[in-house]
Amino acid sequence: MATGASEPGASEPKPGSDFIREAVKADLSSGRFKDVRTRFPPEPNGWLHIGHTKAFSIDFGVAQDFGGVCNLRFDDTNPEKEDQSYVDAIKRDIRWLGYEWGANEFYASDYYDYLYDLAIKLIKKGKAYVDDLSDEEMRQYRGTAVPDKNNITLTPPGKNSPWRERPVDENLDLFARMKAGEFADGAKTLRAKIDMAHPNLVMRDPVMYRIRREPHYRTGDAWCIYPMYDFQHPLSDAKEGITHSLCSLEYEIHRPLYDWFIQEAEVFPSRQIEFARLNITHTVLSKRWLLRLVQEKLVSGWDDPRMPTLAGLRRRGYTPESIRDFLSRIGIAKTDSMVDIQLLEHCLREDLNKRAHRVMAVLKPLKLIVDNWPAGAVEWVDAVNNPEDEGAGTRALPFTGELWIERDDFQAVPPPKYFRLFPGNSVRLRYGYIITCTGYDTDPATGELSAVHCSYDPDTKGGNAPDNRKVKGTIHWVSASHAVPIEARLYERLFPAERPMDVPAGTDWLSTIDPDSAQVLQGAYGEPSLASAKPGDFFQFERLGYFSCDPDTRDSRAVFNRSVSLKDSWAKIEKKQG
RNA sequence: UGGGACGUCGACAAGCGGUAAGUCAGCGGUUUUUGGUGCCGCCAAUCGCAGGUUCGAAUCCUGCCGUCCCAGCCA
Repeated sequence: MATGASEPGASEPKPGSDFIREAVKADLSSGRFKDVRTRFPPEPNGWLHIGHTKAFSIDFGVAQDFGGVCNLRFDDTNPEKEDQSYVDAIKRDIRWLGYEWGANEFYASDYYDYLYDLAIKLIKKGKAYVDDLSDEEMRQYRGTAVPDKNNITLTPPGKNSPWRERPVDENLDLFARMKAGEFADGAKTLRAKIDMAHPNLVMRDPVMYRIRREPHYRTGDAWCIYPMYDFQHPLSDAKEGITHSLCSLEYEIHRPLYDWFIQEAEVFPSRQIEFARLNITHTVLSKRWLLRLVQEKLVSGWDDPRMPTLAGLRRRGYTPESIRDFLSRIGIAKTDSMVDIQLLEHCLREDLNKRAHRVMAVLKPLKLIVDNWPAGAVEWVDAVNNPEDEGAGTRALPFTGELWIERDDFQAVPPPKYFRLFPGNSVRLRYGYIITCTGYDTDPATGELSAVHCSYDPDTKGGNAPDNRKVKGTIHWVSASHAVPIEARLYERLFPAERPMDVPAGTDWLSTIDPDSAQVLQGAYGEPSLASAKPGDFFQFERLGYFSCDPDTRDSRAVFNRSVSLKDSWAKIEKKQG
């Protein structure tokens, strides 16, 4: 397994650095296992999100740390929801993050014959039976009360199905006929014979097979019975010789069942270990919820830049490196946790600060007229491409007498501590000249600001004052006659609430979405070099943030997504001032 | 009130009987031609609570409290 383009940093996990690696290490030294083989088992029913990223970086990472192998196995045993397009998307996204599985690509649906044979083995051992109970009856027999979130639940022992003691031969016959399609969907199930009085509900004779006449995206209509997760997963792990089956906490109560199937089927004894799944503030990490956002068109698709999917993050401008760094920082534990999204944003800023070339772009343009500039003159000034990376070199920028500056960088009446442009004040135009604001124009009709006037100091080319005088503010600009029109898309959090799922009873969490979370700025301008930006290119727009070139880019106009803003201490001051 | 798990700074998270790492956030300062970056400093007399064991407890024991998960013929 490769870890991607960049070499692993010093913060990469090491054997024994978390409780899972400790357990694996112990299993190796105790001789329980001779080597390490893990698996990442996504169901192809949706696109991968950053939560999955934690899971598969553990799966691949643990294998890698111990010189083992990690299989990619599609857990595709539910024909109703699965599709090849999801398989393709999942593979693409895992690779993007930097993991490779080579030939170790498997499908649970390839194990249908193997699983069927094992089911027969269990029937013959008297450990499984065909049941005629309906789903509703089965629920009642399981002996549980009506679901009610906040009520204490009574869980009397379950009741045995009247079909529980069917003779082995009859079970064998019926199961074969289930497979042959003699019974209607839902008419019969194959159940494990465990204990209907077991305190753990999942042990009360769980269903192993259900009848479902639904074409499967890989097996077509070859089967009309499909294995359930609890039966299929441990045995699929066994078939692949998985030593450590790593999964999230919700499967903890399934572990006894996992072990039961392994023991009764007499197969390779994989060990299941559970860890806490990833939660992040201001977003939802659940394929089911994300699917709703897509289906109800509240976002533009699985790859909407506001989505926490890998495709969304990629389009937004997140780098694989930044995500891997994030994962290395959040740790692995069993405590339910909610990670602050600001940590993710920090990781992106840190990565891009080192690597992104700086360019100047004006998002909300305001005309600046340099009144004492020689008419028609164009001067070229040098600009540093990346102050964090000397090797990135410099570029030349055209400076003229008519410039675009950021609307926010001028105030007719400046608030306290404002040190950008206002009448009488001087600022530096980055890499250009020091200017002094001499006035401004307003539209006679609307009274709105239309242009700002200034004079420049010819002795300050490049921004340095020969007399070393202090100029507190430096603002960005682009030459109006050289600027290229660009489109900038600014994103806010899709959910203003820290925990979107925690809505009052009766409220649909979808209604808490920020309808203005995507803002499109059509009238932005960029420095000339931006005309040749290609999708995926990333930049720092000086003083504004990191931007990534979107696939919607056309020759006529480049489109940029704001990946993350720069930290803005002025915004904090403003906020304090009210 | 059946079963399974978890409770260390606002958020993550080390710690594994010898006297509370680190990161993000926050706050203050400094450097700066990005109000960015960098740098410096502050931010847990205390580990959910109460007892107990011990020379010594976040770490061991007991009890309590709180939170999460489970009643799909989904995974």
